[in-house]
Amino acid sequence: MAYHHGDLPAALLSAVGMIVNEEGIDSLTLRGAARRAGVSHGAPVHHFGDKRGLLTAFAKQAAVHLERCVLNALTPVALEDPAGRLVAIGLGYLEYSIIHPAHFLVANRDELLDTSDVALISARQRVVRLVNGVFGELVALGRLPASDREAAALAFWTLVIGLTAASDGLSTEVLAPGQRRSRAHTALELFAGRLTR
Amino acid sequence: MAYHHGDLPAALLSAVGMIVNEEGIDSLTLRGAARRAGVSHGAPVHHFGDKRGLLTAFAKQAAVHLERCVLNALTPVALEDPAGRLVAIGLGYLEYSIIHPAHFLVANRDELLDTSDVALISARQRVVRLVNGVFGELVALGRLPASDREAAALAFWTLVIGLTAASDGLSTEVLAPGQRRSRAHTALELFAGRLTR
DNA sequence: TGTACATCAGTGAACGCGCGTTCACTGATGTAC
DNA sequence: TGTACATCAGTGAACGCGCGTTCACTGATGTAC
Repeated sequence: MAYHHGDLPAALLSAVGMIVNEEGIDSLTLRGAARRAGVSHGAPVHHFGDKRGLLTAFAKQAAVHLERCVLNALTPVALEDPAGRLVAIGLGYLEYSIIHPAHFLVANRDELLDTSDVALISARQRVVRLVNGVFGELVALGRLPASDREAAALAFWTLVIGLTAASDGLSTEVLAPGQRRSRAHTALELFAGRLTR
Repeated sequence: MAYHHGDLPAALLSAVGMIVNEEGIDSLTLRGAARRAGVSHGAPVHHFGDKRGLLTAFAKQAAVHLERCVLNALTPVALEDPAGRLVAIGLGYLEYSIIHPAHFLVANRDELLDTSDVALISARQRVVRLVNGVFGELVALGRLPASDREAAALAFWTLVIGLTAASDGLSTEVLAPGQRRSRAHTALELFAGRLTR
């Protein structure tokens, strides 16, 4: 192998993902990630500073993935169908957790990240704005009283998180991704229907 | 302080709870628990063998707490009201997670426990049987087709886990316990009503 | 095109740290007689 | 009631371990002239 790696940052981030998936987030070490990327354990410091920096970069990827998943789900849904857009957001979030399980885990562990990192903050805000926007559409179209907006958003996230966490919770109820998607679809449509009645 | 502690096992288990609550489960160490209990770091081995043993004992407590919460919630509900009993189970589970957050966290981390411990297994089975029993009542009363039983149980746990995890998920939506209880009540009644129609 | 040199990227030895665990020990307690 | 002794519960020093981080270094690359 050449002395210079080629794209060590990408290799390290990919190593993080593999390790989290295979051994769990608690087994993730900076040395392990370097080992996996085929590089000495001192190398990561040149790109990420320290362990927190590496994980923060990983969480930035997570925010981008989440945004892409939500946008993908939202694309085919008409603006005039805000309930459908709500369902799409929920399914996009679920899809993100299914496709990028390691990113999902790391991004939800703020205590491991540098939450003051401006790039991370802005990456996350993009998603928040996207979701807030849809609730705004609901209100603007008169389908949701402005006073219910906050409560509705909370209820919405409870449902989405439940659908997402279902296979992480009690070890007895692991569902295949297909089952999770269809179940989530049903539940979200029910919710969105009631919410925007 | 006397040479003998008095009730070191209880003190250590209580120390585990405090540490998990205050510093998080990842900061929990055997040495830290011993320190907290005011005892040298070698002492725990006499009662729990090793770290896994201590956490397994803590998870046994968790199962007992969960069972008590579910039973408490179930007590005032008539046997002839299986939908109400379902709601009660969900609220009991939520109550357990609110009252015993550290136990809730530890008990859901099987990788830290000795899952082959027979006392732990049997403590957990009591709760499982309790819940299965209520779904059995629903079927027996003709309120739920036997063929839907498994799917209904899965849907039920998705909802309960969602309601429970809501404040652990995205850091932006922390709810007061009171809000969580009332929201869970509403959602569970909606669910139980639809399920047993 | 060649050369000098600054910069960048990775190496590998070394550091201190807190951890889980082991072990010989000792103080306290309980029990047999 | 005393005494001997086994057992139990806790001590504290020591162990090896992998970790994150630092540091002087060196090989590779790019750029100025």
